[in-house]
Amino acid sequence: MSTDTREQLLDTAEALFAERGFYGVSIAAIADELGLTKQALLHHFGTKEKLYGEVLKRISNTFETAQIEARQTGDDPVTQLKSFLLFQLTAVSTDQARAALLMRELLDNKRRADTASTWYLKPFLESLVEMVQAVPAWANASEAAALATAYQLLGAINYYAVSGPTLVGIFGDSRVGALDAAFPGQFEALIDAALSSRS
Amino acid sequence: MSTDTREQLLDTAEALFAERGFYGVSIAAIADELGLTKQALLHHFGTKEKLYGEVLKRISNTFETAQIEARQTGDDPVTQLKSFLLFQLTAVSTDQARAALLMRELLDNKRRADTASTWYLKPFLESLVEMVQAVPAWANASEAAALATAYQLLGAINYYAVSGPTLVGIFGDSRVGALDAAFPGQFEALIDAALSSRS
DNA sequence: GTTACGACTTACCGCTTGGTAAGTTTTGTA
DNA sequence: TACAAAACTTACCAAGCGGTAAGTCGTAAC
Repeated sequence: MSTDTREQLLDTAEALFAERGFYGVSIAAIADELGLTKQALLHHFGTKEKLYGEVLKRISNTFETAQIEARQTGDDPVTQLKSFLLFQLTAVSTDQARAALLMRELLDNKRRADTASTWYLKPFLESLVEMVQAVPAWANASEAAALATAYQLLGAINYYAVSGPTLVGIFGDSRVGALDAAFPGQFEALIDAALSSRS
Repeated sequence: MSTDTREQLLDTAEALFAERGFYGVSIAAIADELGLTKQALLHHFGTKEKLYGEVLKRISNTFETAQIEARQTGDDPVTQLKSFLLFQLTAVSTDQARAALLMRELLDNKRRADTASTWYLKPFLESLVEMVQAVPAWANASEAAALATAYQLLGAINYYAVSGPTLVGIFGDSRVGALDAAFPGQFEALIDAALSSRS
């Protein structure tokens, strides 16, 4: 079926872009993975840039969906925010490739002309700020302060997700295993600490 | 002078690698920036990989130097750790290109064959763990727990440093200005909170 | 004053890249 | 069964890539 091939191409492209970056992957390599020629890929997406854009768009869609779901629970703001951040942690640990791809995009998008797909983070971040400000202790905090804290927590998650292989290289499998085990607990403590302490 | 050209090539390479990544920059582009041919560059460094390796080595050296200096102050462990992390924050904010390059290396090095230059972060991280464990409240914490927290704080810094241009695109200059102003204060609060709360 | 060496250039090579053009095969539809 | 559109392929291209080979040029040593 046609959409099947398209989706498969997007899957493959996402994985390879995450692993090697935009310039590190040729469209021929992506098509090859599915036993196709690069012209088959170009038939579906036109150019390499457009393919990349569609990969980003797809990610952005799943992002928004997940967040909308998270905010529909009736929990109190603190619980809601905590469970959302911890969900982000597991999501990002489960799909490290996706985290890597988004990190690469963060590094690259200042150069990319296509600004439309670039700000996939916008609704995500704005929603996150609202969630922080919904916490009673933060009710009258400035947007900047709330965003700073939210962003610090987000950074803790994403930097970690992206560092896996390097950390294994440095500390070895067993010590990283211990780190993986300790991380969520420490992160939860960090969230609590961050939410209760306003400077 | 000859070493001058070498150093200039390293400067240019560092800037371009940070901006576009290893595969996004050709050696011709680097040499061109100084009005040289790519063969002049190859004369000095042999291959593109070796040039990249020397860029990393140079960064790694300045890293170690800064850390050794930080630990030579006679301050108490908490102050020492706090001032070191805050120094990292300003360093990384000042030289965002360097932060970007290191983030790229974090993403790419699992693929790179040359393992020698790969673990430039090792002494840095090990020293950081020692600094955490020197804090009285953390004296008998596991290495994993100390590393997790240290790494979370490091992530908060680096993710932020790398997000600058994207955040401006999302929120605009003025709101990012407010964020920049709020960030260090919030980060200091986060350090305090993290150090005082062990899970 | 020749020799030697470092710093560079011009010329070239084989290979890969993203993309175009022009076909062929498959598939769904009337 | 005819036909159009979608899903591909083969053939090709100009440009760019990292790297080699073979020199030129200026300068410092003896």
